[in-house]
Amino acid sequence: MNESQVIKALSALAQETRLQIIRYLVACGKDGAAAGTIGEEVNSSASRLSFHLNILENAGLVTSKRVSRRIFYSASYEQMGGMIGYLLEDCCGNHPEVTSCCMPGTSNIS
Amino acid sequence: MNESQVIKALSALAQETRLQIIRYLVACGKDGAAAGTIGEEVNSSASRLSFHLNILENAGLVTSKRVSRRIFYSASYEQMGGMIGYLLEDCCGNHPEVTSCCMPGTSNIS
DNA sequence: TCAATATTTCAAGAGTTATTGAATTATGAA
DNA sequence: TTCATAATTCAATAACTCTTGAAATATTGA
Repeated sequence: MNESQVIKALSALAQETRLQIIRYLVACGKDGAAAGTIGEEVNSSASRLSFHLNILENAGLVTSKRVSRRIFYSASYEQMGGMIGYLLEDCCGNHPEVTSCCMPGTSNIS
Repeated sequence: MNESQVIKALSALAQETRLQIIRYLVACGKDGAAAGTIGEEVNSSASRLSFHLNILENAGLVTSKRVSRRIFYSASYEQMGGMIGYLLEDCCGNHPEVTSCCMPGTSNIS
């Protein structure tokens, strides 16, 4: 994951509705939830929801899959983990106080 | 750390210059670096740098301290850790594959 | 086929963010 | 005090983001 991908992911998460969506989808597990369900959960109109889901998908943070009339969205655990890993990268090793959340062996000492 | 603080921190990081600044400061350790030094590091004019440092400081991600003519900026490891913790919150427990970076015991199972 | 449901796309407008260069403030040295 | 250095503030502009409601597309069931 490179700098511009990380910026895209951070930008995507740095918005109230989208942060709520991601947290909801992460909690939903790998099957995710249909757009309509997510819209109810985060109190968003259809077009507004679609706009935000599109940004999350574009950032690689969610994936979608049509099932009959519905489109199910789910969190990309891989991308979430990748972004977090990038953020932790320079903390580990040098500054263990920041990265008490890092597993031994995961740190990328630069 | 609440939702709006996290959004502020994510927004602050979701910009090329500021992401570079934070990564540089994290690497600098707790004494940080003077504004001028940071500006050279990230190829930024003084006013542009000041604008971005102000946003990072406002988000609580850096702190500043004047030493004679210079102002030293350093990363706030506490705020970085807090933001990362919030992002990992709902991943842990439910979805261990996302949080291979989490230390056992750090997870906030909701 | 026609109507209903689920979702996306589009265009307009309001608000926010980033960049630039010039002016300003603060500090220290000659 | 005067000059130089270090950094911030300001105003203008350009670019981007979010919201809204209306229209369009896709799918299914009667």
